[in-house]
Amino acid sequence: MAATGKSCAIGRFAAFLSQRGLRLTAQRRAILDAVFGTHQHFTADELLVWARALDRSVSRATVYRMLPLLTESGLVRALDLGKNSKVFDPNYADHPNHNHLICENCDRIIEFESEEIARLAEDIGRRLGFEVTGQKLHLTGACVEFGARGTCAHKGRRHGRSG
Amino acid sequence: MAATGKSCAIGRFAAFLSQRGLRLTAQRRAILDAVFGTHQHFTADELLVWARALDRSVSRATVYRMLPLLTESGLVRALDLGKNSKVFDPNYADHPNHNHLICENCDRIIEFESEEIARLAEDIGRRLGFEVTGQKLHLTGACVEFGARGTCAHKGRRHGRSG
DNA sequence: CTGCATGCAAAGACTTTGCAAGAGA
DNA sequence: TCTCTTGCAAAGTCTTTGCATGCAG
Repeated sequence: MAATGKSCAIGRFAAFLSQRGLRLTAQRRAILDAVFGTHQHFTADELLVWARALDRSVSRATVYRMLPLLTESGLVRALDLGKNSKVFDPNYADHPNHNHLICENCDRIIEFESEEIARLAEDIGRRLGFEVTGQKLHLTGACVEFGARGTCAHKGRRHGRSG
Repeated sequence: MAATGKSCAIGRFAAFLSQRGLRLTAQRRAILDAVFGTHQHFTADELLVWARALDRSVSRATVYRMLPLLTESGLVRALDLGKNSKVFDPNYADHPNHNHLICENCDRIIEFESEEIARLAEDIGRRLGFEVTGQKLHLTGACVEFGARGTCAHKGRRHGRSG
């Protein structure tokens, strides 16, 4: 499931590059494979580790130079989920309109889609005299499992790189 | 209009402090006066300047030590509005449920309230098995004035400290 | 009095940038 | 070939922290 839209996303990013007169280098390819080879959120540092595993020549500078390109392409978005670290989300390539819910207890991040949000956002924009072009909804909550038992299956679990 | 709930907010923060066994010092008072003496968003650096104008003895370290307390009290919230700088919003003291719309063209930040968001959030939470405890909606848009004229009255304006 | 709070300056974490060498198209 | 790219290391920016002194309660 992880790589559902991987090659597609990479292709779209390649198009984005050439449209700007930029080049698809070996290092950029490794970074793209790392980014779109997972659905997991990542920090700049994690991305460096992942990309280096694919191509030892990838440097930290190149990763930092790629991040703005990735976000400008619209395929990745920077998120501030409160936990003092800025993370990047590669899932906008496949799901351009998803949003996030973070569990206060187990720190799980749930992604969800809702058409109503877009509708509501448009509504609010109209009332204020704006055309809404983007929207981010960030919910925090407590899972019912935790509410009932005072803990939950995810509590304390580390979210290693999966797929 | 700026200081509508100022003394109230300061009182609530004082209560928050004593509840934690912490003290209300002269420096903290200056910082609180600066924070709740405006409805404007601010950066750590701006807060230092404002607080120092009220009490020269306020140091940068104390400002940084206050910021987590302010956010933990719930009276101030940290926002990541995209523009590479973390800003703090003191308006949660008076309006605990407001959200933000940022104009792509003139960088104006509009605050708004909508009951429907809370309702929608609760709905989404229920579907996912969560009790929603907090919500942040961040809209970006283009004001109709800009859409029609290619510019708007706010374009390029600096938002100095008002009230 | 006791223990939290402060300023200062040093340290830390994270990101950006100048430069000479390298490599896509 | 002509630029765009790269790695490296230095420099920047923002934030945190250790320590001796100060002060609220």
